[in-house]
Amino acid sequence: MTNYITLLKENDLKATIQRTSILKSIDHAGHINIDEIYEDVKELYPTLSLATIYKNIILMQTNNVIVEVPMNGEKSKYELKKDEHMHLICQECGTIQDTKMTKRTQEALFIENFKLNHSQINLYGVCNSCQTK
Amino acid sequence: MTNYITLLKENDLKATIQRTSILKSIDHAGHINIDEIYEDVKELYPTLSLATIYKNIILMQTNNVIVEVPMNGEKSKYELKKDEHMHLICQECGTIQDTKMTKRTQEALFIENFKLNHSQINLYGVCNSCQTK
DNA sequence: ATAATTGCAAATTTTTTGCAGGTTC
DNA sequence: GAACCTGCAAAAAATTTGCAATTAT
Repeated sequence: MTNYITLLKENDLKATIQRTSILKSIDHAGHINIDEIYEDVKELYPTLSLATIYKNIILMQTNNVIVEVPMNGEKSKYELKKDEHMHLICQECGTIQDTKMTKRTQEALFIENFKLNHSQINLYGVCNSCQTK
Repeated sequence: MTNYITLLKENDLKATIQRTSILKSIDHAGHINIDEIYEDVKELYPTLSLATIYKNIILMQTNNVIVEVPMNGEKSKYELKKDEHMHLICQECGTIQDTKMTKRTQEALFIENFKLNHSQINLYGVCNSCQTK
């Protein structure tokens, strides 16, 4: 809990119970959409409103605490901001697994005449445990 | 025009004027969202409704004619289905440029224990012409 | 004490649906 | 001519807004 408070303050946001709850929900899930956050957070704070979640998701994005992960055919998910990584999205079970980008991958993304700032890589396929089923 | 008709029929869809218009709009723009398609298409067919666009975007996706390109912080865009490629998204001027994936890139995306079907790569940065401004 | 944040209800925007009339093959 | 598609209007879903009361620093 205290780490979410620090995370918020480091990024110029007041540490409200609503915000730490939202962060906790995102952190635990890894990748989660707004409705799921709402369901999650209502357990502990039944009065926490959807409007508050919307407002804070926007705010935390602009303050670099969380990152949007736009998804094909469904609502965007959100994750805590971390080092660049790729998403392995299992088309069978739906889980999203983070994978570090290797130096090799980074190099492979070099494009002439394009000043790369940030890359977003989603790989769709079948995860290990679904393969062995 | 005739090529859009063929494209539709090849994918088990009737060739209506609404569908060919939508395809033409997507094709010309390269990457375009629903509202922009609507604006576009209304020029020639003022009665073409937004509902029809929504219905057909879904249908054409399921029939593999077009592909959704989910975007960070804005509505999804759509493009004609083509070979796997990466998107170079310019953060200054907003243009989206397609880039072929090199063999090297493909190889770099190999991940152990994950059966890759399809990859989605968006690179955010500054395009050539914005750099030289 | 001050400025920012919350929750509610209402407004707005986006997307989906049902169906009568029209079109494609 | 059968099955499918369209456009409209209405419904449903998603997101944003305004504001009085509350909370963080």
